[in-house]
Amino acid sequence: MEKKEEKLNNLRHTLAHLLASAVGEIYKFDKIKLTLGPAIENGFYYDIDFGEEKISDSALQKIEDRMRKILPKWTDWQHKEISKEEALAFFKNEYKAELINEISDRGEKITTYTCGGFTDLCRGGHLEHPAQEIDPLSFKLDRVAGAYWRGDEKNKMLTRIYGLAFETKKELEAYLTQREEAEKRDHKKLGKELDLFVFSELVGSGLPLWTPKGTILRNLLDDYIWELRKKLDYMKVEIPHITKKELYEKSGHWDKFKNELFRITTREGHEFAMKPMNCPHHIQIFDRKQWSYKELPQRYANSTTCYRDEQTGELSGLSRVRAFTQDDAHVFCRMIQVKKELGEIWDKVVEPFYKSFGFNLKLRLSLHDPAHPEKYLGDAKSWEHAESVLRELAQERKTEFFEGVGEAAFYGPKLDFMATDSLGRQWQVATIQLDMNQPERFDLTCVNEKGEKERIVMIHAAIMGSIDRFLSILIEHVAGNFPLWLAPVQVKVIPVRTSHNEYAKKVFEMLKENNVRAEFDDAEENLGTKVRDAKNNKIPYWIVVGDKEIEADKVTLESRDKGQLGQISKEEILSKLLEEIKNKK
RNA sequence: GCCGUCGUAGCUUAGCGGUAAAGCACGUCAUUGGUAAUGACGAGACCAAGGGUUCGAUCCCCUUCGACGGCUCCA
Repeated sequence: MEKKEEKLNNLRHTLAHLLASAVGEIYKFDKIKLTLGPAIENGFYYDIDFGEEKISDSALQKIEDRMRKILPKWTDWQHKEISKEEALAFFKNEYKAELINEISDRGEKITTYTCGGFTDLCRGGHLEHPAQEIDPLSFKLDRVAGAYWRGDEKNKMLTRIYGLAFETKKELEAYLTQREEAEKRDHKKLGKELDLFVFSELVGSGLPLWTPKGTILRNLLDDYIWELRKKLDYMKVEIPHITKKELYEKSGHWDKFKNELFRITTREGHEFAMKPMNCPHHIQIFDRKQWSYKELPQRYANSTTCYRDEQTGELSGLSRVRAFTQDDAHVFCRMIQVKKELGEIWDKVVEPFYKSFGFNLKLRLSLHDPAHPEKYLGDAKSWEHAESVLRELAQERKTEFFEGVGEAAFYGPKLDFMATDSLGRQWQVATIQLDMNQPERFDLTCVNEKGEKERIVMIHAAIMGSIDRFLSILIEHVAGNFPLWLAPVQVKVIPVRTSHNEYAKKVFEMLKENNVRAEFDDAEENLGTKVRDAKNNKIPYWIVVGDKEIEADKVTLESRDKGQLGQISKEEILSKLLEEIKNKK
């Protein structure tokens, strides 16, 4: 297995060389500057400075053809170790020079590899005989993209050419098929087809508008979270969406995130901001009075919209927006209560919620990066303490977890839950954060057993994170086939002929009266059209009423997932549906 | 923000330097149909917006807005 992976990596790395060579031949080696090109997941890329030349997708076919043309000449490699001076003289390109100097500074050897007459700076890791070992149909150039030199936006933007590569043509095709499948269930596409949300150019980019059907989904999900939280004695609170600048100056957000704040200047010249998060507001609610330790924890829940001025190029469907609704909650408690609180949120809210959709959860312990203390509030000691509490909790569980250095929030470490969806993709979803810094800044206390003021801590806990983003993940996870309890339309009642309308209407009314979200399709269309329509809309169940049904005083029930379920009495259908809804199946 | 691709009816797309076409959806009429599409007729788009080149632009050029794929970012 490991060997196979190494071989695949070498294949992809070799193809990066071949790509660079082909590009050099077409665009002339002295007109362009090659930089670097590694193997990546599913393929490889090469970053190239094309100078004045503009490269677009249309050039890919030509380059790909050239790669295939020169591949037979790539029979074997010549490997050479050279001095720094030789290397600098040979490559004559500032990007390579930067790399050469770094290699030399690290005291490593500078090596070049040559194949088919093309020499590149490289530490090795290729297929030994490319011409024999590479199936010319197992790779494909994918797309052109911009990429900053060394990933730093202050640097020049290079042209990155991405390629896909596998050991066989069949594997490449399988990958492309899988990608097409993923595209079919893209939430942006399904959101339109299933009529869940829209964007308006007039409203602005990154600002989703939710349709009646989409709103049903949002509300049901939010209700579900509340149902779980209610058992843990949370209380709902409500806050305004704008606030004075001073609140964020005190919380520390103004300084760290002023570029991402939507700002408003009042007619009297005061500066306000749209809220980018809710903690400072909730802190003000907590801080309204003096608390006894007996009254803690105070647990405030609030699903509310936050606003962040993201760069336009980052926006994407519902995954990254400028206005998103957080299912937010803050727990104000004593340090000694933290572990129990965290454990309960984990066990009684996060786990059951994600499990019910069939997501597998992995935990990331998100820690601060000691190399960049300027990114965080508070001192090293309190960070270490907070992190040790979270680590302890994670270790006590059987859940698989890994540590993410530098992934912490600026005010504290986090437990970030990663969900794996039905296509095997990982998404960050729930986040539980321990915060010792904002209570410090706002001087939050309770009166303890000794009658002294004791500093408290706060826990931030968003389960879906953002309802919008969670829905984008859920839509793709279930491919638009929402479970019955969540489906905007749960049942469609279809009369075969208009003469069956009356009986069908009664069935529909019965469902409606029992709070089943039913739709009555009395359009003068044929049965096939109506069934097709139900399937296209991914409605979980539909009921067909015709002569046979009326005669038997039963109706035919069909399921999106299980097919024909035969003739059943109205009462049986109702109890079956209600049961399934109740169990969130 | 940066690099690349792109923006034609509600949706999916065709098209061309001489002011636009199709399918689905929609409306009217006929069809009373048992599981993926009955027929006829009709309405619907100043071709994202604003400039420019041209006798003339949806088509060529520029700017802006918006979408997508990357890069950077993601409290």
